Amino acid sequence: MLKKERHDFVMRQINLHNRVLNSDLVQLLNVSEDTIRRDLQELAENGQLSKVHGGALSKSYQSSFDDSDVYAKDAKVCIAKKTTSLIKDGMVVLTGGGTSIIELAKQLPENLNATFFTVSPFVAIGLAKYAKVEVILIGGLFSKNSQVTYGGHVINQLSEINADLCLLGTSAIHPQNGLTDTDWEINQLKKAMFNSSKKAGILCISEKLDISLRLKVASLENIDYLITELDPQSPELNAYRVKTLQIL
Amino acid sequence: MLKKERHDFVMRQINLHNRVLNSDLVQLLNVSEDTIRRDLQELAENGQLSKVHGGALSKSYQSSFDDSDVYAKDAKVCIAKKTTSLIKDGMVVLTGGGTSIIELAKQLPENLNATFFTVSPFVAIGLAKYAKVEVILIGGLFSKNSQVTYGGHVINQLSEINADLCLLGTSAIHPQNGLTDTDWEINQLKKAMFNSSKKAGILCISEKLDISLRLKVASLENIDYLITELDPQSPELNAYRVKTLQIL
DNA sequence: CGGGGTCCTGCGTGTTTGTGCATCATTAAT
DNA sequence: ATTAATGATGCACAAACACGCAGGACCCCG
Repeated sequence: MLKKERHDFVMRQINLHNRVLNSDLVQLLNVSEDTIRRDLQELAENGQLSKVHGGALSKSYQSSFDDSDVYAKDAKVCIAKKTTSLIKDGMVVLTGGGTSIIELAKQLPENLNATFFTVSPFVAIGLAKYAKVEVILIGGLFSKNSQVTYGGHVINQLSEINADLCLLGTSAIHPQNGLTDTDWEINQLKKAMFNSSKKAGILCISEKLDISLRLKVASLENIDYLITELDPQSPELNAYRVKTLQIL
Repeated sequence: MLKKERHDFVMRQINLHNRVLNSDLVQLLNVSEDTIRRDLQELAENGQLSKVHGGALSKSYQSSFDDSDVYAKDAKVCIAKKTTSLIKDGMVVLTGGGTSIIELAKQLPENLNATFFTVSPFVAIGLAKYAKVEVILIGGLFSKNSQVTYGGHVINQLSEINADLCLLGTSAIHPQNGLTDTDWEINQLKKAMFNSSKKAGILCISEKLDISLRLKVASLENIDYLITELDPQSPELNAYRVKTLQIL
């Protein structure tokens, strides 16, 4: 194996997954850690990646942290991190789209071993970096607004799935009216996702609490977990304390 | 053994395997290391390969994952623009993934009215901006390497599709060996895509011409359009002038 | 025929580069 | 604070390299 080939291999991994662990590279390339470290060092000097303890990261990925929208972003990261505690090894998880879920896809533990079904291309792309996660993208018509697949074909496929946990972002949630939405197709889609899972969790930034829209997706009783960026004890959430609903 | 013969031999090896070790060449050609070194040096100066410590690598192989390659980017835009001329209103188009196709998705005419089936989430996302284009993302297992959906489920769905035009990027194309690839699953996928379309077009940056890989996808006869960034009349393309193949 | 030129090749020398190992320092995780 | 993982440094050895030189093949031309 030529040095240049190793370098190319590393860059391919970086472009694909935004990161490499140097322990992985040792195995994959069959060379000593020293060699890997020197390779990464050299690539870092050429500005092709940025080296960190234990591996290296893509430069672009690094800079993607300086989002101007730090505020909402923080909340979503917080929500995503809380949500990871619901996902255990071996689970089959079904997810929708939306920024909260996409953030979740970035925050999962490194060697999670699970199966994800998703209707969101963005989520699929995000999940691709986990070596032990099997990703199935559910195909169908692609919605220009919601950026997820939807329609009869998707619903058919969902009927064949039996997931352990369904995770959805939400447009609106309300103590009485439950989960609501404005788009009929997306509404149908979310209902089908509920039906295909044993349990359901809603990722919900606090702005969307106490809002009610035209179309009902599910009532609070059908939801098992509500994950917000707020403290689970906070008064804003009092109205949601239902027997079956766990708040975190 | 004449110098020219050695050079040809080396280039054949490079095209076949994307790499040569100079220790191998010493054995195979029965000459001294110095001679090999001088040969490789000469070929490198002619731009036919790129020499590295211990051997040499194919130029195209190099740049295939080097996204700092500005030329390649330009070329892909050029290819994408040429390709748009093949897509007419009302058509049903089936596309693969890869940077060329993703670029194509950005370059379509604004109010194109067509239906696109694709296995690439990136392409679906790119196509979402065209109001009159219906986008269907074909679902299935998501490949971490190729970033497209693949596998039996995808192939089943492809069998139900009858598209007017199939557009694929390519890993390698060769006058005799046709379209080839290295990954078996992707190979199967591409074959299925050919079978689901009346016509097929290959988007191919010139670096990937005259290269042959392990697995055959299709021969030139099965391809209807070859789109490169080169002038259709350029001598590099002479070998591809087959009755059924339109070059643009 | 034979000298002088060029080109190609292989060998010997010394130099540079790449790699792995041992040791010790540093960092992250609990 | 303790422990395990990771990193840095220096060293040794082998592989790859550059360079100069010499012998051989070939050609041109007198």
